[in-house]
Amino acid sequence: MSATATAATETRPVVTRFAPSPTGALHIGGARTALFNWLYARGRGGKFLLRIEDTDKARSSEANTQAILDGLTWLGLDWDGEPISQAARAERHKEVAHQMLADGSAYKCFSTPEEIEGFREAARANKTSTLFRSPWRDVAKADHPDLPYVIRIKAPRQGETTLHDRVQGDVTWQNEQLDDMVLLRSDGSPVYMLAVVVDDHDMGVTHVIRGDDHLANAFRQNMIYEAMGWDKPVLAHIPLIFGPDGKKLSKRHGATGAAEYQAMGYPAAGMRNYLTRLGWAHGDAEFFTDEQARDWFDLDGIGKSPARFDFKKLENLCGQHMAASDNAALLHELEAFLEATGQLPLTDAQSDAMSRAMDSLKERAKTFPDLLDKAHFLLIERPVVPDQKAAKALDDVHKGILTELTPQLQNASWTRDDLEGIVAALAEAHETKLGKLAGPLRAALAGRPVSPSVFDMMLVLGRDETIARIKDATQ
RNA sequence: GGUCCCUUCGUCUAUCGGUUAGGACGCCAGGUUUUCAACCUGGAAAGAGGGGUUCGAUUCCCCUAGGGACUGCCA
Repeated sequence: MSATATAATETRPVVTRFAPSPTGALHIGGARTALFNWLYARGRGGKFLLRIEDTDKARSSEANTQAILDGLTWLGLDWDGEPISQAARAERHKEVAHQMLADGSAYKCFSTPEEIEGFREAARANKTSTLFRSPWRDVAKADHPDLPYVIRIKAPRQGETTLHDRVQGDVTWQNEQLDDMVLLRSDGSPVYMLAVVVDDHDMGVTHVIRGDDHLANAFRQNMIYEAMGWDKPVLAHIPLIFGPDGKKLSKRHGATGAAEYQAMGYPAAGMRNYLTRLGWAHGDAEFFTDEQARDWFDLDGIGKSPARFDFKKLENLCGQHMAASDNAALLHELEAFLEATGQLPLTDAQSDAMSRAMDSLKERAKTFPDLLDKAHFLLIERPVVPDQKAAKALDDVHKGILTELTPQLQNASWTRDDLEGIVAALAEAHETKLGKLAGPLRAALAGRPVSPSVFDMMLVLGRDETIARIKDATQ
């Protein structure tokens, strides 16, 4: 049996999907899978669909579903149409199972869970295959007992199956390794393996891009496509993301959820760039826009080995994206960050000062908390209370010098050149350097030893506020 | 245990038989500088090991080692 994507699925308009199960938050690995699907569809004028795999009622929750949707929204990944609930489609899944039963590609199995578990235990003890071979596979209907049963697929037992995967290449399985997996449980409910195939088919999915933990499942799902005679989607199993230590990304690495990255204040554009680049490459391209990503993204560029998450590179890319962002857009994103993390919103005055300062602020920040920290000088109000190090810079000698500055500032034209000239001249008059004066001035204006350029601050603060802060500090 | 997948600088990766094995992050050194950051210049840094195939292998094949996934009436 050879199973390559059917020609029809190769030429139809692209339809991809992201199918998370709402048993937890949006994992960063899931976010990247969603991103790849989104990029692939959006770059080709196709559709990107969402399907919530909520058939495990005990572990699924509405809150998790919402959290996943929120995470995708934050990342800027928009989907087409309404998210589809897999649980709501149970009747359709059953219908397919019964059709397979009717045409002989599936059968009723009356073995009890206890019997099966007993078999598996024995198999493990004997180190033989744990693949369960149901004794009911070829029993005639007339000999069926009146007992609960599951519906199992009749897997081929000879030959081999080769699947062509756009990332993994050709992968071949011996059919004897395939098990007669359950399609419908004894309570009549459909199993995930069936639901996925039926839904993907009904939704018209042309490309299945998912984690490579599903690679083995692809062979099992392939049996259903074969039995139903359906067109097969193009397959692309992408490697998982590891933590910095090369182990599967887990809680002990810190942040695993997309929401945690949002809370840490990474800009979504930087996040998208980093995640896209993690496990995918387009020549030497490192920093790119969404538009470029959509143009360039292709399945061929995806690597086969798992990639480790590197916070340093994430930060670097985020810094570049912040610097490249439109000022107004960045301010909006900052306000959204404040709201999402439950912080006080900016006042009108702060927001106004922020937008005037944005050019210099955004060159220096990697995250939103970073941006806020650089903007500290304009978010505070008089009187500015200098911290310990700033206070040290404001000794009596320098206070005296700064006192001479205020009358000159009164008449300054308040351009950067003019201000720089005035301070430089003052320094010269006292036989010192600009650098020696910048410290105390910085302390007076920002109350900290670290801040943006003193001239940038003066420009943003304006004449009155600047002079007032210097007077406050020199009294 | 069985089946399948993976393996280039510390990290992300380029290379699609012939390169001084390239780029980026990080790191180190120097420069610029009003602090921090940014920026500029330079540097160290890689084909897991072993066999083949070939005139020639990082590239193709096999073995070993190491990592990972799957192996449910979970998804």
